[in-house]
Amino acid sequence: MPPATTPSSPEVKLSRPAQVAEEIKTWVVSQRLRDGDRLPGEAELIERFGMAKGTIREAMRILEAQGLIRTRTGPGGGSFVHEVSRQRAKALLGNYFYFKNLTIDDIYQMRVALEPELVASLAGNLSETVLSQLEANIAEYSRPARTLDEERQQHVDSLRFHAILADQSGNALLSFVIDFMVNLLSDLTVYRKLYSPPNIELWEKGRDHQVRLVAALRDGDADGARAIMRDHMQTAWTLMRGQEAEMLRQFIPERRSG
Amino acid sequence: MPPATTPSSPEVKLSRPAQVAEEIKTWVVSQRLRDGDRLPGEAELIERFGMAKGTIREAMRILEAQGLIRTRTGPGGGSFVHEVSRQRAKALLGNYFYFKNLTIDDIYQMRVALEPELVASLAGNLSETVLSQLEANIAEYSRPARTLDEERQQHVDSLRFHAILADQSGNALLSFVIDFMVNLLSDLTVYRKLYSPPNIELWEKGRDHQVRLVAALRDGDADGARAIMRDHMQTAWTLMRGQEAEMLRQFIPERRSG
DNA sequence: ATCTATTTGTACGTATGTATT
DNA sequence: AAATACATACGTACAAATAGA
Repeated sequence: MPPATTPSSPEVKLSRPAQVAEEIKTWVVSQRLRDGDRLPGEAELIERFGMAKGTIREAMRILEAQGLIRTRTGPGGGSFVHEVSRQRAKALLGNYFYFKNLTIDDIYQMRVALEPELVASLAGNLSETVLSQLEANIAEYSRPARTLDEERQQHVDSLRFHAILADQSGNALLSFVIDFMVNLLSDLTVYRKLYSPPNIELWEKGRDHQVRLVAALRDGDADGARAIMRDHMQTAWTLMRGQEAEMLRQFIPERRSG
Repeated sequence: MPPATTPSSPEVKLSRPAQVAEEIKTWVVSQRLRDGDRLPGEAELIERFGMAKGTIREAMRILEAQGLIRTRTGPGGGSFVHEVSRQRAKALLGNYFYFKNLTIDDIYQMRVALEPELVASLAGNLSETVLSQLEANIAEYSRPARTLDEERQQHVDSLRFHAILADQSGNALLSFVIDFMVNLLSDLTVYRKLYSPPNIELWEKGRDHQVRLVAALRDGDADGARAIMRDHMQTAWTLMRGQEAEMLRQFIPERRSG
């Protein structure tokens, strides 16, 4: 399950359970084990590695934390190889960026480069099911919000539009990165309260983009879709940047007290 | 340390140590603990959570596996908050894509969209140190390789050129994604033996691109740098695609036996 | 529905390693 | 060099969960 991720050597010194976890990983790969396959039970691992129960268990927890195995109790239970879920992968990567203080600009520099390409490659390849799903999604935020909570929800929904598109790409890498960015923005939106459009005009323009985008996708107009998305990203960027500035005017940024 | 990564609710049911790990995470965040800060010792955690040593230890291993803490023995030892390293993040994300069977096309669709933007934003902002580092890197593969092993090394080195560039971006997201793709390609190169250029002409053209790119970066010519990188990516794409086809002609793909 | 076998999960007590003072 | 403070490892006993008879 681990692709022998390049040089895992410079990683200083691993704890014993971590070593065991690595050994199990390579063993699993060497055995060509696949998604649902069962690993040896605790007892057998204890014997095979000549180590104590606790140590083995800690090793299994490491693999579990990485999303590589699932464990069940009972007869026929044990640990099973598990394909790392997208959800898990996003969470793990999120931990990395938690320390990085990403800005709106960072995220949008990426989005403006990627999303237009995404929709260009999608044009004409979407099922009617998905297309109407997109339209249904747009409908969610077509009426003005009544409450602040509804407003927040609408903002998150309008981001979901992009997650739906990302999900349709046959390119797992592109798909993941876009989906991840949508998550980042959702978190930012909720956490930093970046909703309540300061510029209604831009917000409505963004919605219009989405409507026109779906039309272009349905028509198989790749260049049109790309152009619309490019515009859309620019609009959203401006909108969010306005938000960020607005925030700074309202609150003194809460830095660490000590 | 965890940004309360959106809804972690749909994740079915967590094992007890995983629950504890989550609780500790949120506690750490609520306490505003930073990079080197010390967590409570084993004994104290055992008391605070009213759980056995093993359970606590497994929880710590989970956090360690995610790269969020480091543990040291000895007096003054214990567990400490640790900023997730880029290396670790790449490895964890690599596990996700291990199951996904990425193609050369998938990766290059991304690279062609991102790397030109990267160099455009870098033009004129690189120190002379970095610029000569880039030139030194190019020198590594400017002489024809003598052995097959040298050839492989040159291929990996030529990828490192991009990692150096990625490292210079102030955009942590862009930087990470490009670096990650470089890793993917390095792994692919080594694992699938995608070196030994089938097309010397293209290989040399790629090297020429890099030389001209450094010049443009030094001159602060953003548009020029972008254009060169775009060309470069197209060239590399073609080169690698040729490689992939060559591979398939030589080996029957080894699928799982049964 | 109950029992039984299987397999992981929890609990503790003890001993060993390791780094700081 | 010795004492100290901490994590690490081991082994056993028992508890909980689940599948199947």
